Order: sequence, then C-alpha cells, then structure tokens
Amino acid sequence: MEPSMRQPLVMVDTALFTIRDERLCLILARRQEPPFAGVLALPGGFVHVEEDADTAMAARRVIRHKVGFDAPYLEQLFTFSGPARDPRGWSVSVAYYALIPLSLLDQSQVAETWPAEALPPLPFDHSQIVAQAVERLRSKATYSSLPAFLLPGEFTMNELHRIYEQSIGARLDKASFRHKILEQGIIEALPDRFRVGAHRPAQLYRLASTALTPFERKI
Amino acid sequence: MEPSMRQPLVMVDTALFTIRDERLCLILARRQEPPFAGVLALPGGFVHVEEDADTAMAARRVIRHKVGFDAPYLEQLFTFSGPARDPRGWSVSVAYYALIPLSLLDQSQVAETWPAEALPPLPFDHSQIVAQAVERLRSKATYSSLPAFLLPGEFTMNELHRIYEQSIGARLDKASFRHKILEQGIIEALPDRFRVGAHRPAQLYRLASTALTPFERKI
DNA sequence: CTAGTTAATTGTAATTTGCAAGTAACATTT
DNA sequence: AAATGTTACTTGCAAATTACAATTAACTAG
Repeated sequence: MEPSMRQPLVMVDTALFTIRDERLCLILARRQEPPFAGVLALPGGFVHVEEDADTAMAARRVIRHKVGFDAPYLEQLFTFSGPARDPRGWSVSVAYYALIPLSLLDQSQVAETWPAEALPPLPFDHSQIVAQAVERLRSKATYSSLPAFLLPGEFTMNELHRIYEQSIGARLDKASFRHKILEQGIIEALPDRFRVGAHRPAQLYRLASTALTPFERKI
Repeated sequence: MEPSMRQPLVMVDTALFTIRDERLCLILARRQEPPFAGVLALPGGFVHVEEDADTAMAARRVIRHKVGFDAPYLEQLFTFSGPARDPRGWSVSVAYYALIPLSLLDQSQVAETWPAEALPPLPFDHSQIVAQAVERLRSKATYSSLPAFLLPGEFTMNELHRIYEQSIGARLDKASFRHKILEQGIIEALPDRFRVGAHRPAQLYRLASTALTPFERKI
C-alpha cells in the first residue's frame, strides 16, 4: 500500500436500550470533549489500537465506563462513515447496540434514559444510528428471544409479553404469544417461584440456557 | 482527542455471490500486492478518504474494478477488526456482500467463481467473512425477496424456486412457495413472455418495482 | 399421435394463529 | 367468612396458512 495514505479516525458509538415506564428508552451521555462538548449524545469513544482486541472490546469499554458493568446483550449494528458525519473530517464509527434491564441501573443512570420516540436533537449522525438500532431491535424481536434481555433474570409471562409488544411496536395476542414462546423453549419456568400481589400469583420464568434463540420460520 | 493517537488501516472486503451450476458461488480475486500476493482472496481495497463518500462507495469501486459494473444488490455485512487479522498490524475491514446474476459475468469472470462449500484456503480472516455472509444470505432468504437478485431480469417460477432452495439450503414445497411468493407481490408476471423448451412453456416473471420486500411475519 | 417432460393447479389434512370467553388464585373489603 | 376486584392462565373454535400428494396442462420429439 501507499505509505502516505491518510487513514480516518475510527471510533465506536453505542445505542443502549432499556425499558422504563413501559417505553423503549436509550441511555444518553453528556459529551465531555469537543466537538459538541456538553451536548447529549450516544456514549462513544475512539478505538484504542494499543488496548482493544477489536471494536467489540472498545464498545464494551465504553459501556462499562458509562454504566459500570457489561451489557447482557451486545451486538454490532452498522458502520457509519464519511466526510460529513464528524466536523474533524472523514471518520468511521462502528455502531453497537446493547440491551440492559432497567433494574441493573442506579438512580443517576435511570435519570439519563430518554424515550426512543422523544429524544433530544443528537449530534453527529447519532439520530441515524438510533433509527437503525430501533429498526434492528424491532426486526429481531419478531423472530428471536432478543427482547428478553431487556428484563431482569426472572420475569413473568405478562412482563415478557409487554416487552415484546414494546419492542415490536404492535399488539400481540396473549394466548398465542404464550403458546409460541413456550413451544420454542426459549424460556423455562422456575418451579415454585411466583410474583405475588393483590391477585393470582404469576409464574416466574428465566431465559433458557440457549442464549439467543431464533424462532422457526417458513417461506 | 489526543493528537498522537494511532489510527488503524481501514479497508473494505467484498463477498460476491452468484449461482453457477445450481450452486452458491463466490467470485475470488488473486491478490496483486503483498501481503499474500498471488493468493486467492475476497476482492478488497483500502478506503480512499480523499475520494470515497463512505465505505459503501469504496465497496462499489472495488466491485466495479473486479467485474466492471455495479452489483444489483449490495449490503454492508459486518466490520472485522483486531491486531491479528492483517500481518501489517491492527486493522479494520468493513465487509460487504453483493448478489450478482451469473449472466452478467463474462467467461473470464465465470472462471473465477468458486463454490461456497469448497473454497480454497483464504488469507486474512476472509473465511470468517464468507461464513458470516453465507449465514446472512440464508437468513434473509427466508423472509425477503433477496435471492431474486441472483437471477437475471427475467426468470421462471421454478428458477426462482431453485434459487431460494440453494440460498436457504433446504427443500421448499413447490405449491406453497408459488402461493406465498405471488401473494407477497414481490414478483410480477410478464404477460405473453414464456421460456420455451421440449415441454410446457414456463411463465416469465420479474422483480416487482418494490425492490427488496421483506415478507410478513408473525410471532 | 403417443410418449416424455416440465409447468401449473387442485384438493385435503394438518398445523398455526386470531379472537373471545371462561376458569383460577390470590388480596382486600365488607 | 363471604363477596369483590384484579390479574393469571386455559380452553374452544373459527380462520388462515402450510405440507403433502395427486392431477391436469402444454409443449417437443420420435
């Protein structure tokens, strides 16, 4: 290769999803450095060639720095690039999205969650990243156990049902949902564990060992 | 940011799919430059910060350079990174995959197609890229009109049926396939155009104007 | 004009899904 | 302790979808 070839800045940005008040939300961070210092944006940072095994590790570092732990689910989303996305010039951002149960967040972190439908204006091309992340989540929710990662380790069937509806953005039949989910074996009942309240106790479930299970589909 | 921060090499690699002799194949290129000069590999190249609007444009340039035209279907696949994937050190490769009908290739290009199931050993992490590209193609074939881009502009129902079976790697019921495809409206019949032979002529179809249509799914 | 071959349709059983109503199991109130 | 409210869960059945198998259609070649 030509030794004089200029190489672009390489960074990662993360869309961190959680569910708060029955709504799909994102965790935003106020930027510490220019450009856009002080502005709310997706948590992100440069890839550290000296330390990071790959961009996924850079994304995990960004997330740990933001919330203090590793996200239960993390997946590469898309790589955004071009001369216009960052005022410093041609750059590449490898975008990741992650799913985090609200119960893992502390109060100050919960205060930084914003409904995906009502985000403040975001710098760079972060709105585009969010749009694509939401689309990916919706899409995967229709044929995999992905939304379960938005819940804590133990959850009821109705909680799972609501999370799916939120993720997909549509109503799902209760009985059919129950049937399909149990049939697919993506969750398993916890014997003798129930969520109690002023009504009939609800069976508790957890994700089955086979982490992310795609549903069966046909053409 | 720290002005001394070292930035990695940024390149694109492309998995170019086509169907030859009823088999899913990839177009490989012999590398002109070191490392691995003379070795068969996925067509690729560096991102030219001065010329490329984004990595997709770099991928299009690579493909034009290889086959002489733009691929009917091109999609970003995944971004691979790390210190080990290239002997020159930490690098990033934005991988794309494309679908190209065999009929668009000339003889010398057809000679460079290799069955996806029997590829020669590939340098860098290209085997991993291929594996992921095949998986993506299989996955999308089950719920979209993607495989149609492996066919020329006009095709019969049976040709489409076979392409889907090859892409997915499983048998599909003829009648159900026909039903579903026509119902979804992803293709349209060409009135009075038929493929003739020593048997009943087959209706010719083309992709409907709505390019890539995802099928409807339910949970 | 018959045999051979591929295209396309039809019919039906099995399965899946959508909708709606009913039963179960609590806590709280009377 | 019985009635009430609320949420959990199951059942039943109609409607839609899919799998399987057989049949009919349209051509060419001999």
